[in-house]
Order: sequence, then structure tokens, then C-alpha cells
Amino acid sequence: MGRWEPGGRERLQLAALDLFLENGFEQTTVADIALRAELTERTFYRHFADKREVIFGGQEVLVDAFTGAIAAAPDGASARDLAEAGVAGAEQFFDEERRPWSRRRQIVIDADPALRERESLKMNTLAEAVAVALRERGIGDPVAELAADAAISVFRMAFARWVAPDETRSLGDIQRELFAAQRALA
Amino acid sequence: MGRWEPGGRERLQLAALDLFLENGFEQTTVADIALRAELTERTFYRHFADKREVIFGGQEVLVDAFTGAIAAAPDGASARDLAEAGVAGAEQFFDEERRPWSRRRQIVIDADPALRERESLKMNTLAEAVAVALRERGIGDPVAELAADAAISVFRMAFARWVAPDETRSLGDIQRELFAAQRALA
DNA sequence: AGGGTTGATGTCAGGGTGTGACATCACGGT
DNA sequence: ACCGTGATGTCACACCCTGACATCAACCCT
Repeated sequence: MGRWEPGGRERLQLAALDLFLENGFEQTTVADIALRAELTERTFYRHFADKREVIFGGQEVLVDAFTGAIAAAPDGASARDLAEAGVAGAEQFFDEERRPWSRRRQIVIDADPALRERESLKMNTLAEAVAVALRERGIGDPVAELAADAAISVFRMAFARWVAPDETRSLGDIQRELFAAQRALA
Repeated sequence: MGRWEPGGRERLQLAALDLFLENGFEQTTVADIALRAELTERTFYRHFADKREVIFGGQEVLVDAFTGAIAAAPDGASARDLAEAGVAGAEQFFDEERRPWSRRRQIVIDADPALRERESLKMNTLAEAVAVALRERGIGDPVAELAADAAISVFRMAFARWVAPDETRSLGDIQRELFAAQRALA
């Protein structure tokens, strides 16, 4: 298939994360990344729609984890149950093995406004996907949207805590705690 | 102060909205906007940090409406009450007079991914500002964040309905209806 | 084994975004 | 009348991203 070494996409992601950590997102040019990955700038843009996307690869897998868990939830589940099931689907995705990488990645994102902006878009997309999955399970509007937003709110807060420096609890534990707090709110 | 005509910033915003509606966001260059506003491209960037920001001016006023209403809420209000008070503060901001302009603006935003991305960031920023205002009223974490997210969720959905083509209800009415649905969720 | 196909990569050119540095001009104060 | 102040204009430039075309390796088919 490829011309020389395989895994061009992965090499670009690795090189990008390293360079962003070393020099910052803005200071790193796409040419820098391509050079370290032994590819050209043009090839970078064949793998990623723009410079930021190199950090956000694999979002589709996460969306599938959410929507798959919602589709697999037992019959008779309430909107809230379904939304929680979707969030629970993320637990397997973000296991302990993935944690160090997630932490490095988050350091880069938190340090740059443009990347934080892209992250907020991804969360929005995720919420919309969850709302669609809820509608497919028969939940009507506006309940589907409200439940989806509530679920993503918990996921986002839980994830932020999960990647925080001294945190040792699993993502699932944090999520369950936050869901309890959310229920107590009403 | 200015060299020729005053109100350069406003002329740029007007010109931009018109051009975006006519030709789309991507097809419109900053040079086009500056030309119609009888200014230069460089001056555009003195007023707005980037091309997208010309559409999102005045966000600070909205943030103030939220945080001001939270600060002014009566003593003894719960986290949920405070968050709802903040959202209610947006009602005066988006009155009937502003509605046509908001609709035109939303058409432009909905039509372009880059603008939708910026919009999601603005909502994030708003949620964070609300969370800060709640903490200043003595609400602790994670309740402050959860309540802020819930409030912004309602505001966002209500606003989307408010600017929808055939909607006639006021923003406040839509918000109250959605808050009721949100309470019923739990 | 040889030739054609396919798909990823390389090369080149160019428009658009955003910024730094410096010049210019109108206005207000003195 | 002079001088500062602040907004604007001019110029140069790095970087982002894309279209068009060329190139090369792996695979398929006979």
C-alpha cells in the first residue's frame, strides 16, 4: 500500500504530541511534525483535516462506545438510565493503560485556546450523538437532548478529574459519584 | 479619535453579517469585509482577534447578564435557583427587537462548521462563568459546575428554539418550559 | 515474469489568515 | 501654533490549507 514505512498516521500523531509538549502547539508548525514523522506537510493534510485534528483522532471510537452502550441497554430503561449507560460505555475506553497518554494529551490541550475550542466542539458532537441514540431508543424531545447534555456534563467533569495529576480513582468511579451529585441537585 | 468616520467596529460587523449571508463565511475574505466597511484588512484585526470573532461580539454583555443575575438573587437560594436566575437574566438581553438580528446571525453560524465550533466554545465559556458566579455565592464543587452546565444546557436549547423560523414564544417562556422538563428528568 | 491498476506519497503553486514593525493622519489639550 | 495620543494605513512575512499533477510501491491478473 504505502510507499515506504507503514503507519504514517500513527507516526504523525506521535510526533505531533511530542512536539506540542516540547514547544507548544502554536510554536510547532505542520512542517515540523511532518519532518519528524519522515513525511511531507501535504501528506499530513491527507491524514488530518487540519493541524488540531492530529490530537483528536479516534473520536469516532468514543462516540461508538457511547451509542453502542445506549443501544445495548435493557428495555424499559428511562432516559436517565440510558444516558448513564452511554457514559458507562466510556469506562472501558479509558482504562488505566490509556491514562498516561490521556494525561499528556490533556496537558497540550489545556495549554492552547485553539485546542480547547476544538475539544468543546468534540464534546458538543458527542452530546448530539448521544441525543440521537436516545431518540432511537424512543426518547422524545426535549427530554432526549436534556438527558444527553446532562450525561456529557458528567462525562466531561469526570474525565477532567480522571486526568488530573494526583487522581487515582477509575473513570467509572468518578462518573458514578458525579451522577449521584447530579441527581441530588434536583 | 478616529481618522475618518466613527463606528468602525460596528461597520465591520454589519458588513460581515451581510457578506456572510450573501456568499457564506468561507467564501468571504477579511479583505472583502474591510473593503465594504471602508477600512483595511489590518484594521479588521485590530478590532477582532480573528475572522470568526466579528460574529461573536458582545459576548461579555451576555456573561454579565448571567453573572449579574446570579449575584442579585435572593439569599438562601439553592444552587439550582441561582443557576435558573442566571438564565433568566438572559431574557432581557434577547428581547423581541433583537430577534430578527439573532435569526440572521444564527443562519450564518449554522451554515459553517468553523462558526459552530466557535459557538460551542462561547457556550463553554459561559458555563464556566456561571460556575464561577455560583462559587462566589457559596456553592461548592462539583455542584456549582453541574448546576452551571444544566443551566447552560437549557439556555442553549431555548435559544435554538427562540431563533427557529416559526417560533413566537419569548425566550423566557421557552426557558421555563425546559427547566420544568429538566426537573422532571430526575 | 510482465504489465496494468490502485492507493499513498511527493512536488509545486497559490490564496487566505493573522501578526509585527513602522508610517501617517485627525483630534484634543496646552 | 505645537505636541501628544490613538486609530488607521502600508508593507512584509510566516504559516495554514488546498488543488493539480507526478511518482512510486504493492497488488492483481494473465
